[in-house]
Amino acid sequence: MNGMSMTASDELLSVRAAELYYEDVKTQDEIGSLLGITRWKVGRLLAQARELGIIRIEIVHPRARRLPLERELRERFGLNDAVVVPVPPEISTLQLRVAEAAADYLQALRPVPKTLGVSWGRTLDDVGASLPEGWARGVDVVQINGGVSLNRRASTAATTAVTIARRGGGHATLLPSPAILERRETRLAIEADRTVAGVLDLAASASVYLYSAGVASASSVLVESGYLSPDDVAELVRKGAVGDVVGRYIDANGNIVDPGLDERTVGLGLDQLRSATTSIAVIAGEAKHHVARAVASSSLCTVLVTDEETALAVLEEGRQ
Amino acid sequence: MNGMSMTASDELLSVRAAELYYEDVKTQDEIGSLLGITRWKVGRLLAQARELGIIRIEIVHPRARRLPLERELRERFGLNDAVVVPVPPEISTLQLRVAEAAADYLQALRPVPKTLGVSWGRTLDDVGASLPEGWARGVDVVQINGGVSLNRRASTAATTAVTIARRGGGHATLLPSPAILERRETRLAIEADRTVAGVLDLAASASVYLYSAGVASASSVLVESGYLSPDDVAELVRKGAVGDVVGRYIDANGNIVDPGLDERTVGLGLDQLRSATTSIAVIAGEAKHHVARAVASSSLCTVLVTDEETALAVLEEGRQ
DNA sequence: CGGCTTGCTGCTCATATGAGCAGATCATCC
DNA sequence: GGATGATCTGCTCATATGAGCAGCAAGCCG
Repeated sequence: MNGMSMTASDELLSVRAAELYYEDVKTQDEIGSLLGITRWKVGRLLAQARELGIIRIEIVHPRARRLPLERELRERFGLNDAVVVPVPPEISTLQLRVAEAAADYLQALRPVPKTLGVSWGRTLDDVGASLPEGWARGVDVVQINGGVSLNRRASTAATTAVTIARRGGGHATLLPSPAILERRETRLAIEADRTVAGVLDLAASASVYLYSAGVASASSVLVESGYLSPDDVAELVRKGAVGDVVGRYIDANGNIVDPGLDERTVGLGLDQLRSATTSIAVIAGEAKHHVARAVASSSLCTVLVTDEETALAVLEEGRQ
Repeated sequence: MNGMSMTASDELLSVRAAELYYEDVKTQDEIGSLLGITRWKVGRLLAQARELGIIRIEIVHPRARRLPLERELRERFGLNDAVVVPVPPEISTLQLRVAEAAADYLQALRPVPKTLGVSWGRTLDDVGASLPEGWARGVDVVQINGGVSLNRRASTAATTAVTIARRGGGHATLLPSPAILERRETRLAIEADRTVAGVLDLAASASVYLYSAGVASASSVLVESGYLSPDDVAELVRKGAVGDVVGRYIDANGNIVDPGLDERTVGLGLDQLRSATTSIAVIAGEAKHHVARAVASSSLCTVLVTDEETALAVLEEGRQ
């Protein structure tokens, strides 16, 4: 008889034992007397009830994490760390919850980074907003992807880096360049310019990167910002894109899908993210399940901050 | 400082401690080392996390019960016993789950009844169907409310008592009478008849009764069976009826709402239910919250078998 | 500023539970 | 029917945790 199975009467006994133990708070000895079995058998029944999921223990709190999923992500993808938060009852607060978790992680990060490279986007905005004043003492922040927008998003891109730097008692260095240029030559020229070159050098020297990923759809901030049209993105999806990381579109294996577009994109390269000591990816929500997995499985990050359902989706794809 | 409150940092500490204890299965000593506090403080944080509901422990199984709600029902209403089952994910199986729980209770009942009085209706049908062959050895069953229907329901009414008796190794005694008669005189005459009088005497002598309650609406089996019209029931509701017990309509306080109708109703009286040694009411579902409370609070039963949400509703009304 | 009250902490000792083991039981195979 | 292997059980001893207490700390009031 397989140890994982139990007879129907044992199963009902384990339900009763679990009720008496957790709801009536009786000792295993007392339960044994009530049910007519030994306290050792009670212990075994409780252990099996936990294994079979008859006993469900959940940590219910806005700041709760899901440690078993974190461990599984670390082990499956070789991550240095993972932070997984439960999905809140109010789904609209999911991004904020994950941003808060990322902010918590950043504050606790040791050693404290001297220079922090950050991307821009809605998620990073939320992370910045979630960091308290004085979260660090003297952390400089540098932008790692082009952020001067063709419309109003520019002020937000700058705001993210500035907020994180100011609250961390450091300086912000912005990347004064569009995210994507129309011609490769223009990109080469602007990256050669002393002002931009200096920022890119600083970005490359950061020991910690903090970024999110974009969805491969018309709702991407790159479309909203005017760098790409919805048709552009549809073509990228056709080529296998699942999302973008610091403005660079990747497929499910973490590879660039359109080298020509990549050549016109300003900012830190994916190789540099991959070779970083610490790169923290903050990626949550159903729309980002595919790109989350691409990032985790292709060494684009050493730390993944996400929500429980995204974690399960990422791990599930691995099982198939 | 009130012992029930904790500082924000203590609250976060208790979340972390709970995660490490229940998810990573670390000892309180290990957790103390990890968090930089003593194992005694870890213990206090865990205790407070349980008290505040940060730690939620649930027994998830078709046969699970809710012991704290059972205790609260017993204490609030002076019941000898209460059985509360969780609401299943598939709400359509609620009645069946509650019926199974009632069947479990009946099988475990000690002393085993010599004669069991039963009502008829959909819920009692389910209880009968949930009892296994040989659930008892020699329990006679007697019908306690009129059951010969003016339409096809009659076969079902008889079936309930017959099934319970046969599976319990005993005899079924049916009440060969309509549930409600058109005239009081006719009711008196039929109850005086030797055949019916004998059954009513037997019903009165039963030591255990098992019954459900009907809703005060057009979906009542008494309407379906043709004894009452929807207008009749609407009038009863206007008079304060919240439901019926063995065909007798009661208000929120457990009192008969229409004495005239009651005089024409055949079967065990409410006074006899109240004076019974053991009367088991099986009442579940949102439509029956009000009549469940009326039954529990007016000594119409000594045992209530119900679902978690009905239990909460019954207890909630008491708090208002 | 001192005294008093309330609340928190770390500790000792008792209690509860788990790990590992030896023996019993059960099922399968020949 | 007997032998063998797998599984289960109750137990001993070690470990984990809780109850209650003494002392410390914090807050409040005169």
